[in-house]
Amino acid sequence: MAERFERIQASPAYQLVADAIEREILSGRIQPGERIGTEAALVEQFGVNRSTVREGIRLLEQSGLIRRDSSRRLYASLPRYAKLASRISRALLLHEVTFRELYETTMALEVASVRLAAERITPPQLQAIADNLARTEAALDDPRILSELDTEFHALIAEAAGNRVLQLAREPTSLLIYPTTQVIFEGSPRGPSRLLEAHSRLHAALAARDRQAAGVWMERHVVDWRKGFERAGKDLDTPVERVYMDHVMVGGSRL
Amino acid sequence: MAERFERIQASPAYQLVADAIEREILSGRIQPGERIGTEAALVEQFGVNRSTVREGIRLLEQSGLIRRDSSRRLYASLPRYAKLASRISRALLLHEVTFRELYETTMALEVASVRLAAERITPPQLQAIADNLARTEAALDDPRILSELDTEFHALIAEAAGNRVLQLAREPTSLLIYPTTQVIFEGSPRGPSRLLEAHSRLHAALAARDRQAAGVWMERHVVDWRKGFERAGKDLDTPVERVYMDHVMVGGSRL
DNA sequence: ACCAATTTGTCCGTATGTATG
DNA sequence: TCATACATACGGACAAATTGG
Repeated sequence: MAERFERIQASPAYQLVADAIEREILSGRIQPGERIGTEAALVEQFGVNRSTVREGIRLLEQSGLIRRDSSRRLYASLPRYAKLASRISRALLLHEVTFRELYETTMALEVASVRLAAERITPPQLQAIADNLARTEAALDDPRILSELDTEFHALIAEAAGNRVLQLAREPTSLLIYPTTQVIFEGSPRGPSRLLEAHSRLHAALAARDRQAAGVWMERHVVDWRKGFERAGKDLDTPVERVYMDHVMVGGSRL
Repeated sequence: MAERFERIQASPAYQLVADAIEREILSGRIQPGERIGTEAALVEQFGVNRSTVREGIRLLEQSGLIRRDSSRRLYASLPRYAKLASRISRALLLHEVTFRELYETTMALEVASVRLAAERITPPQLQAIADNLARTEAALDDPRILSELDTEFHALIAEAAGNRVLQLAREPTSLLIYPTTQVIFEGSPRGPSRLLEAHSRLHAALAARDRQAAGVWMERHVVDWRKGFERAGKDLDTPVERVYMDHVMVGGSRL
């Protein structure tokens, strides 16, 4: 007999519950910050069992559309960038992307960020970068701190770019690539001073609102990362190791 | 009395169950494709009630680390890019990002993609783009189809770039920005032919493996989008409307 | 193609700890 | 302080679907 109809596959009730609540939030009928009804109320509305409602809620909880406050009550909320970014990082790790892929993407996003930042940076943001620079100068002999300051430096620039889409796009890559600077610097005497010079030049370009110079120096800076990476005996075409997993949060706590 | 200890906040049992399973997958002790134990087995191992186990599983199900096959059994799996991308798109929508933010990010990512594609594109990929071009030429008077072909065109280039990180980075933005071409073309007689010319030039540059030309034409092409957008009477600084939500999947099915 | 065992989906009732007013 | 509401967690039960002989 010919196949006349495609298979009907009814989703489980808990999935339907989750979809229904999700739709309410996405459509704006439930505003972020607004309380989701109590479980008892949802049981009433959906006409399903308590357990089913709870499974549906758990389904949404992970996505960030729903959050529990201290009292365990459920509220609709906006997914946080940090959480999204760490999920993406994890996915990239699991897919075993290579450092080359991170490198190329970082190049595009960091250069774009700093060029925008040169146009839009505010005095307080410039000051924050100057602070970072000072702390970097004081930590030239500590690769671990240096690596953290480097991550912060680029995050500050991304913030100054005033573009949340760009900011979110660069975050996952940043989480994976900047921790490597620690390893690079541990075997490279000239590395830290080169980093400091690049950061100083970038700060100067931003202060001068010089889009062009900022872009050029960022490009050099990212190329420098690659050279250091290769000089440290590493291959760009190897997948990012799971070692860097501990920079990625799991369920609210580090692994 | 002085505060000697900070507050201990135990996570709910279902959260601990989810974290435990997640750790097994992230650490590689459970390989993608491998079955997660049956609920009964997990009840045994964790020493909690089955409802609790089920809530923990639901928590993971949404993240893409766990998937149900047709038989409803649970397998570990790699998070799919498409699912991640649509989640990010949704988050961007909820945060009410502006078209300007999308525009700037698209510019950076599409130019970077096409430059890499010019170096790496394979003959079959080039052929796929040629096919797309032919279909575009045949659909110049249908804005809806044109918009879909435009999205496909850029996705093909991203694929040819051979960089999964870049591919994932551009996808969420693409999901939000390309549907607008439909609206733009509906009131713009010269729009479709300009799109066709840009796509043709890009194809030629890729065929010639001309990195430089490819980048330049892509830049013009993206700028063209902005001009069309503004000519259609729209403001770059308005948030992306929820209208585009229906390009974003919810729970496996469209809204 | 049939049957038995397994597994998931769903429901019911109850107990407990905690936050809120 | 106390009472109430609510989320968490447990135990047991049954139907439906799937698996594997």
